[in-house]
This record gives sequence, C-alpha cells and structure tokens, in this order.
Amino acid sequence: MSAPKLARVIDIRALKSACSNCSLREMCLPTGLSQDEIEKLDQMVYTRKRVKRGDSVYRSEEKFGSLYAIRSGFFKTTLVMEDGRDQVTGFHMAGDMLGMDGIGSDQHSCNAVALEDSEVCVIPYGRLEELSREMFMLQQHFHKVMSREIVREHGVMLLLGSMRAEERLAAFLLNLSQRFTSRGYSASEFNLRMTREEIGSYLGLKLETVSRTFSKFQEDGLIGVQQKNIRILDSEGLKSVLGRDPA
Amino acid sequence: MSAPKLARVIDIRALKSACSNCSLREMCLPTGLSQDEIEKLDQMVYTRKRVKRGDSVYRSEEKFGSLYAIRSGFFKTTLVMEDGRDQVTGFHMAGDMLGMDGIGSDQHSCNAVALEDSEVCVIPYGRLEELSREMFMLQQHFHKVMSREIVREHGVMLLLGSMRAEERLAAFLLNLSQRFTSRGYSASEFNLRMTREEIGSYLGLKLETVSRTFSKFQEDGLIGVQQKNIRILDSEGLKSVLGRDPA
DNA sequence: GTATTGGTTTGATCCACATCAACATTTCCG
DNA sequence: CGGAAATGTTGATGTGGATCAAACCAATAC
Repeated sequence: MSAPKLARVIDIRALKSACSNCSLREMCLPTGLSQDEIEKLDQMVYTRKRVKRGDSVYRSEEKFGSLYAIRSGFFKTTLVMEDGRDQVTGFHMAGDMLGMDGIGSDQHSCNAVALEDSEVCVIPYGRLEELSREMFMLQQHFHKVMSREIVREHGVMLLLGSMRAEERLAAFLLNLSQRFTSRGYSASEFNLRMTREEIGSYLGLKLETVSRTFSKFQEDGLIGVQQKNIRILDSEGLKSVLGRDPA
Repeated sequence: MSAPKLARVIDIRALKSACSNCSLREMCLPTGLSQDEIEKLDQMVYTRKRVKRGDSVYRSEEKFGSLYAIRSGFFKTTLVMEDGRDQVTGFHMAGDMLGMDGIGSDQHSCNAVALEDSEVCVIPYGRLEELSREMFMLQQHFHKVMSREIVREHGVMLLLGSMRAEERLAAFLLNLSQRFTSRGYSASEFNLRMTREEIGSYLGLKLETVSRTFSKFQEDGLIGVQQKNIRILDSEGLKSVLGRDPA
C-alpha cells in the first residue's frame, strides 16, 4: 500500500516542477515546441534551488556553470569596485534569467542576491548549449533573451547618463509597473522589495534623493507612498516627468 | 589570355576577404576550427560593406537581419530619446561585433555610426544561427561575444552610476589603451576618433568637463593631449585616479 | 512591554559638475 | 586659398543632488 502512494507523491512533485507545467512558461520558454522537445527541456532543468532572503545564487569571481531562471521571488545583481563601492546593476523577478554575465569568461562577474525568499530553476549551461543545437526554437529563444538583456542595459545607460533624478525615478517606477503587469500583477499598486539605498544605487542617486523624490511625486499626486508600498495614481503624469524641462 | 588573368584577379580578391586570412581572426573567430569549418564560415560572411565617416551601418527601428563584424575603422553606437537627447552607448573598433541589440525584437534599438571611413563584414544572422547549430566552437564563440557585451555594459553602468568625472575619464582612457594594445597598437599613444562631446555623452559628462579634465590630467603629468592625439605618460598614475578620494 | 536595529524622512549646507560666455584652433569645402 | 562651420579651451557663475545631521518609524528581539 505504501509503495504506490510514495510513487504518486513523487509523480506529483515531478509534475509540479516540470517546465511544461510552469506558470511562467510563456515568459521563460520558447513557444511552439513539440511534446518531445518539452520533455527534453524538463530533463534539462532537473534542479530547483531555494534561495533565502539575503543569500546569493552566485557571486562575482565564482566559476560559471549554470544559468538560473527565476521561478519566484526577487533578486538584485550587484557589482563591487575594488574600493568597496558597490552598484546595483539590475532588479530581477519571476521569469527573468540570471547568470548570462558568466558565459564570456567562464566566471561570474556580479553577485545575484535574493531580496526575498526565492526559488530558481538551475539550467546547466552545457546542456542548454547541446539542446539549443538540436532545437531551433530554443536556440532562437536563448539568443533573444541575451539580446534583450543587452537592450535593457542600454536603457539603464541612457537613464544614468542623460536623465535627472526625477526622470530616473519615474522611469524606474514605470518600468517596474510594466513588468508587474506583464506578469499578471497590478500595474498600479505593488510592493518594493528593495530599500531606498538599493534603488539609489541602481539609479546613480543617494538614498536621500530617492526619498525626497518619492515625497515630491506624492505631493504632486503622481503616486502614493507608504514605506515600500507604492500606488501609481497618475501614470500619464509620471510619463510626462520623463523628458520634461528641469522646471 | 584575358580569361585566366581575370580569374586570378577574382581569386586574389576572394582570398583577401576570406575570414581564414583575416588579420582579425583571433579577435573575431573561434579557435580550433577544421579546414572544412573555416570554409563554411568564409561562405557565411560573403559580403563586406564600406561605411563612410558619418554614415551608419544600421539605425534604430530598422529591421534586423545581420550582425556586423568591424573589419577596420571606428564606430559609435547611440540611443536617441523622444525629446531628442541622445546618448553614446559605446565605441567600437576592429574586431568588435555590432548589431546584437537587434536579435531580441527583430529590429535594431540603436544607431551604429562610423566615426571614420570603415569596413564591416556582414554576417547574415540566419546563417549564423544555422552554422552555430552545426559547429560547437562557433556557437560557443558567439555566446561568449554576447555575454562579454553584457559584461562591458555592466562596467559602463558602474562608471556612470558610481564614479566621479576624473575617474570616468581615467577609466575611459585606460580602457581605450587596453583595447588598442590587444589589437597590436601602441598602448601609450593613440588618436581619439570621437569628439569631446561624444566622449562626454558616453561618460555622462558635458564636453566642457571632459576638456577640463583632460587639461587637469595633462597638468598632473598623467597624459599628453594635443587635440585628438593622446599620449599616456603615467598609466599607473591614471589607475590610481580610480577609486581615489575626491581630494 | 521596552530596547534595539535597520530603514526612511526631512532640513541645512556644500560642492562637483553644468551652464553660460568668450575666444582659439582645426577642419571643411566652394 | 580663404571664410565658415565645427570643435576645443578656459573662465565666471549657477544649481541639482550630495553630504551632514537629526528625528522618526516599523519590525524584531528580549
């Protein structure tokens, strides 16, 4: 009696963790795969890993071996300079891919730290290479993911190089909102998982400036802020902050 | 008599433009390919294109179709915001790859403009995908190139987000010097192909600040500046500007 | 319950870089 | 060649965001 029961339990777990059943598959997988191909993918992603708040999936200098698809939770990636200054290079949520920085030099070049208890799917890079030689759709998908990361970073460069504080924060909020939306969450209300200091580091501002700018947006009726809870009250207004004269 | 002569001329031209003979192959191609594989590559890169100073290889919004390996010359890539502000996102020289921003959305997201008369090898992206499914080394190489672009951009984010003007310019000069070196040119003397304004745009500074900082470095004996000609006199000194206190 | 700690807000002041302006030099092109 | 336009330098002044400082608040520990 116990044997079949156990078997069923394992079945269910296997099912639950399978890519084919993952609620994020539109986000994270190519479309139009055959049943056979989906099974191969399920085999590729055989490990999932829980990452507690504050822990990292990988750290700079560490040997590269796998990519990580975020299944749930929230991460930041950071770079550290020799003199200790560090900089947040990105915030990453469910469906995003982490670790692509490691491919070029075979070691990671940033830290990926969980901002809340999270879970990632481990994708052994060697397997991904193999499979993407066999499966055109997978190859294409992977290349697109990398390319989009390049484009995302272009956007951050634009933000850091050409925008004023208010524009940076508005762009940041709109971007977050958009990403939450595309994952089926509310566009107008969400909880920040990062501190003011982390936002500041990402935006090239000091935490005081971030705080002041939040307050200003609130006074202007653009957003409601209560600690980490943000409500976007006037998204058009926020958009018009972008590209507006210093006035 | 004229027929064989003509044939020979064509032969020589084919030979000259072949990847297998390109002086940049260490820069731009994977290592350890068989003769057969190299021939396939030569067939993939069947077009070269001259780009005059000021002209662009591709522009933002344009349909994506090919990557471009720089064979000679110098490029900048730029992003333009709705309100007209534009930002240089990178400077690119022989051996660098352009166009990877276009893969993700099937259209380019920046402009690639020649800063001097240049020549690029056109790599039809579909062919590259095909071949990299057949040739492991090519696949691996291509992935590394993309990954390195991501890491390069991380570096720029660090620069824009955490460094002061002097640090930015010092990092910029050291980076240029290092890239010239790895291409067999002098590490200590080179000609800038871009204007002060373009440098400023890339570094998130105004052209006046760039000019002043050049002058300051010159006073301090770190570099010699004569318009676009730069001599690095004290590269250790330049390095020590990085991460130094505002003093 | 109180103490402690990490995070946030807000005010006062400062400074690195932007802006404005004048001029010098180089490059372009008829 | 010569004149215009583009680029570069340098000085004087202004300002957005940094820095310094002091409370305040929320969450957790005791």
